[in-house]
Amino acid sequence: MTPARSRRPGAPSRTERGIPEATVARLPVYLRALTALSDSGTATASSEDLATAAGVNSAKLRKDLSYLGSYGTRGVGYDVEYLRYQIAREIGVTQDWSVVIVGIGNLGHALANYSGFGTRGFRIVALLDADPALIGARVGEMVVRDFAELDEIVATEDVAIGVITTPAGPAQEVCDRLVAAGVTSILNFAPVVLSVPAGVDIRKVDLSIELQILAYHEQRKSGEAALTEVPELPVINGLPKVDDLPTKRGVGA
Amino acid sequence: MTPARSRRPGAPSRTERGIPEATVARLPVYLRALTALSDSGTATASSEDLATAAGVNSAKLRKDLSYLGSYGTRGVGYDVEYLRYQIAREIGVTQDWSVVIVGIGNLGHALANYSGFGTRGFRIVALLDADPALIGARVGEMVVRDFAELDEIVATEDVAIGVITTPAGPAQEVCDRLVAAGVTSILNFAPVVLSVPAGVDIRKVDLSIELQILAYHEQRKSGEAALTEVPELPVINGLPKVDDLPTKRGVGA
DNA sequence: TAGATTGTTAATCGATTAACAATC
DNA sequence: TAGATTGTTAATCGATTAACAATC
Repeated sequence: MTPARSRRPGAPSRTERGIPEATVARLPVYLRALTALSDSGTATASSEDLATAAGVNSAKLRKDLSYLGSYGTRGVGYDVEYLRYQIAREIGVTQDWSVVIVGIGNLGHALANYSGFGTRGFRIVALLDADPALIGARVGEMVVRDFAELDEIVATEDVAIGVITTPAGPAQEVCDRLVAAGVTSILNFAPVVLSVPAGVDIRKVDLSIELQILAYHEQRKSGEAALTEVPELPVINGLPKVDDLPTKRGVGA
Repeated sequence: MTPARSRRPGAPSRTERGIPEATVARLPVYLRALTALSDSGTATASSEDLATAAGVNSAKLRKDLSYLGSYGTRGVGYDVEYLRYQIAREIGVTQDWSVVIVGIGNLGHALANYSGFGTRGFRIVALLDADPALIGARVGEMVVRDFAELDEIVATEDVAIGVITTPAGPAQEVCDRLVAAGVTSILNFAPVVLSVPAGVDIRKVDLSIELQILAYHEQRKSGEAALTEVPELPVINGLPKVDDLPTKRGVGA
């Protein structure tokens, strides 16, 4: 049980085979780049080629790949098919994961029809909703089922991943039911912070937050000159009513 | 032009009023938490209250807020309405931003109907597609318009933000056209790395990447015992054909 | 004043990057 | 061998966190 590769005594305290989070988040990007290279008939690629395809710099890519092992050949580069397989195995998408989608509104509908899942290691096994008007409706090749069937579906289909596409209101309740049914990874599209017990992973995709981050930078581009003219933020310690405050910044010249 | 707040000589080299990226990404989360508190009639909140609502720890929240200014009162907390306004102003969502969505498939359709945008500082001014079969179709209150009208719409509506919901294929071309029309912030849902010139901000939302990150961690949960039994990665330097490799890991006991 | 809570400091941790020895 | 490129080191940078002085 000694590690195959030597490690300094004071090396990063990652658990055996553990990989830094930032690296984990990039592995799927590398996987996609490798698939594209493979599709275009490229057999071998250097870290520079790969990095360009993935939109990162080559030092970062090599460092990331070094956590997986030594899959390249010095002086040559990486065998595209071989590296692709190794990354897919590391991520865990050489097997298929069963996924349920809960909340079949516009977004749930869109995800159900998204063809990208099937080809990338995921299989949507059920579309669930609690609305009787939706249950039984067809979406692509699937039929919307009653959320009440959750426990049974999770058990029989061995579902590990749940996707929440409900409105904010019922999201925590849905989340709790998913966890109770045995789901241990959740992708949340509802605009709310969900709490889950330890051992359950949750990731959040939030459209309006992404737009707000863009808006922050946009504001600093278009209004740069005007902004420096705006007086420093007033330090008002008497906590004024917000009604007294302007509702729009005066950015005009 | 001297800063109103003193700063150590060797302080972080952020530009005037610049805020760390990690903090910028959390401001919208705080804004939403404040809105929720406001809606529930809370007038004042401590950093602890706010941190709980936002799902972060209170030290991080206070540090984040300190980049904006001193908007709290020691011994008391933060005035919810006042802080909400200050954060909204900092992000830039006290004004409305015009947005175009390009690619009105399932996802574009879902985003067009997403009510969260209008209430959060964004106004969808056009749904665009190049498919003649879609042009003129109604989506909610809007009508899909020809992508060829992009330049005119961007100019007349002062569009700064574009959302790409096309398939991967046309995404770079759409991106280039958006940039050429004057759009300087792009939210990309297409599963492809886009290149943009300096000065254009791009953010990416990728559903299958999010699922793959979950899968990575999931694999390490369910297969933990089994995984330690799997032999160390073989270090094969002869770059074998992937056909020779197993297509599924044997994780079974 | 006593109690509460902010805003800031400083230590720690994790991520990025350039450089280069190892080696194909 | 000479040229190319990996894998790793070490420096730097940025983010997180606990602790606490400042102060309401």
